[in-house]
Amino acid sequence: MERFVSTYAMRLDSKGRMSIPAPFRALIARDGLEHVYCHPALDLPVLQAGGARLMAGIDSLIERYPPYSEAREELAAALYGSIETLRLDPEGRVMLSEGLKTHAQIRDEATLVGVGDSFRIWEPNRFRAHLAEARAKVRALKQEIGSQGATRDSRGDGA
Amino acid sequence: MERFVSTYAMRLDSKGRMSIPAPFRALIARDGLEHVYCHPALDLPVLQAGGARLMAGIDSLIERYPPYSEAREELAAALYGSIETLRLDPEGRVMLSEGLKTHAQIRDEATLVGVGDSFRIWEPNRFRAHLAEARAKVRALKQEIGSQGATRDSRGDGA
DNA sequence: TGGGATACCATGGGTATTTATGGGCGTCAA
DNA sequence: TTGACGCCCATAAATACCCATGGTATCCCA
Repeated sequence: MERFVSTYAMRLDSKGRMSIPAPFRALIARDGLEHVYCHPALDLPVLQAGGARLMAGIDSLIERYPPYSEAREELAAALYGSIETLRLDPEGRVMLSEGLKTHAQIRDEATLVGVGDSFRIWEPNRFRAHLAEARAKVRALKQEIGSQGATRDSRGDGA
Repeated sequence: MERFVSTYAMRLDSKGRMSIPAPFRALIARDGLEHVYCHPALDLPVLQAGGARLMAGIDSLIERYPPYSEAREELAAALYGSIETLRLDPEGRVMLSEGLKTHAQIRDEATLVGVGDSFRIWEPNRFRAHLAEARAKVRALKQEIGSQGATRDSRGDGA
């Protein structure tokens, strides 16, 4: 396995701890990390988390802007500044800070969604709503793609 | 063999395990995988499963959009998020999650249908219905084609 | 060409391990 | 001292692995 995929429903216990699903942990461990990077998404009430690839992605995002440019400085502050390193306990759990929980409106349940290089942490109800929306868009996209070429790839992906 | 072809009737045992037909397993193994990727189809009560090619198809769909674009993020969540990696046990079986079984309405029997780069997992009755429908469409299409031009291949393949 | 032996496969079930989760206790810092 | 945090242990459920079985197709050799 090499990417974060699938969706998991997790609980936060009375101490605020949340298990990271074993398959996700395996990817983190592959990076040689004992912690998970986590930051609030810029535009949605959701957290983004992951390992080395998440960090690399953030680096490359910032590097799109010229050094010392205002945009770059702001982006760097917004992204690097908001990243927290959540240490994994011996059982593979992390603690979400109050700030992170507030941003995502998470109380005692969370939905973790693999998105390739990282995973997202949602409040379950908000995730459901968001997913319905996203699925509608995928459906539209599929139709669009399907109508483009006549015979090619009739398999589609059936997504 | 390099494509998923043919149709197999499989049973789920009391533990929910289902054998992947040996020819399908051979293709998965050729990818160096010890698991099968599986996700619910977007618009039909059927699962889509496969190996590296299935995953590559999904990747390419996502890569049509610029990194960090909203469309891409949503697509990634909807597609990667719905994928499950089903580990193959030493006997070549997988376990379908409750979510997958629910989507395809599968209880203790399933029909696996090769479709080239991947295979589909149906509840047997639904597959029969779907197949009948598909055949009708093919017949209609043939007739259409046949009436257009010459007489070639009116015999068809009897499918 | 027939018939037995053989290999492969789908299936079944027992058992060991992993996982998610819960709680207790020590430690360090404010 | 009090609270936050890290470690340890406990446990039930889910999972993975091991071995067993019966059926079928294949192969081999007489």
